Amino acid sequence: MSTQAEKPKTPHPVSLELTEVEWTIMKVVWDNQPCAAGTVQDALAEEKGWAYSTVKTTMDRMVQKGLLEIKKIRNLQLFSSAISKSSARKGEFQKMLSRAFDGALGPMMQYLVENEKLTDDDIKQLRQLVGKTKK
Amino acid sequence: MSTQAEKPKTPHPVSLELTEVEWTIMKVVWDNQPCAAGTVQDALAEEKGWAYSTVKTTMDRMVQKGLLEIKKIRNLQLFSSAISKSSARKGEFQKMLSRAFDGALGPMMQYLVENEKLTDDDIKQLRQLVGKTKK
DNA sequence: TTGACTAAACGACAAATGTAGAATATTATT
DNA sequence: AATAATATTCTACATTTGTCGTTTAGTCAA
Repeated sequence: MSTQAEKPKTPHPVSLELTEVEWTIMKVVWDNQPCAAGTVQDALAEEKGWAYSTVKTTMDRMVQKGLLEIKKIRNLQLFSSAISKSSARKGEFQKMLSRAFDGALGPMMQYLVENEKLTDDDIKQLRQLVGKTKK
Repeated sequence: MSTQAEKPKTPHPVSLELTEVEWTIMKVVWDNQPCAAGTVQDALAEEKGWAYSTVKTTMDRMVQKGLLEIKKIRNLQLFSSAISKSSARKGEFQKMLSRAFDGALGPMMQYLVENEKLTDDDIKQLRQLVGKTKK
């Protein structure tokens, strides 16, 4: 076989799921990639105060899972995301939808309008998105 | 101190979170409460094939967490939900919102309209929901 | 009263998650 | 070359989650 990079442990990620910590780190990576683990730690220092090893361990695990990729430059590991923000969002959204609304958008929207206090602006925006501009 | 029922381990559940299995069980309970563990197991037999002890252990843990309540009748434990479906939904929705959209509804709706294939019916319904707010 | 059944109570266990300390290896600096 | 700074690797550990098997204790019908 030819030279081959390590294959992700997850062959076909049916539906992308990130854990809480993974989300936190992923966001920083999306905004700074390619970046080193230390950079991520620094970026989260204030908000989380995690030890370097905490961040690094988690990021290493994320590489295993195929969520991040590493490009090594000399001694430095530069991490980049291996999944797009929108696919991560899709996974999170779908999980919520299937758990709480049996996968049905209808009830979800119903809930949204009735229970999430939408500001007038939200409503306006929604109307617009949905083409309620129907003059 | 006086006779006191066991207090939930979670004093003030900031934001309700159910695990995957808990959601599965919770749904059955909402539809059949008050009900026995065996009833829940039966209801999920086909779909999940879980052992009685699996269901029971999980339900016991849910009682600990304050998600379920037990009323005992002779030898029987009848379980009921201690949280409403809508608060559970809220928790799930909020978790998704904060993780994937930094808690902002706007981007979420944007995503919804752009990336979740809404059927014409969905759109129509959304319009209606959003339209009937205002005169 | 004695089984045959149910249900409840316990204890277990592997995998995943959240966190981090310590030991090493690299690189950059006096 | 000897140090100080950094990164990387390794190991560890408490919790939570997902799953059960076993043991014990009530219940009921023969």
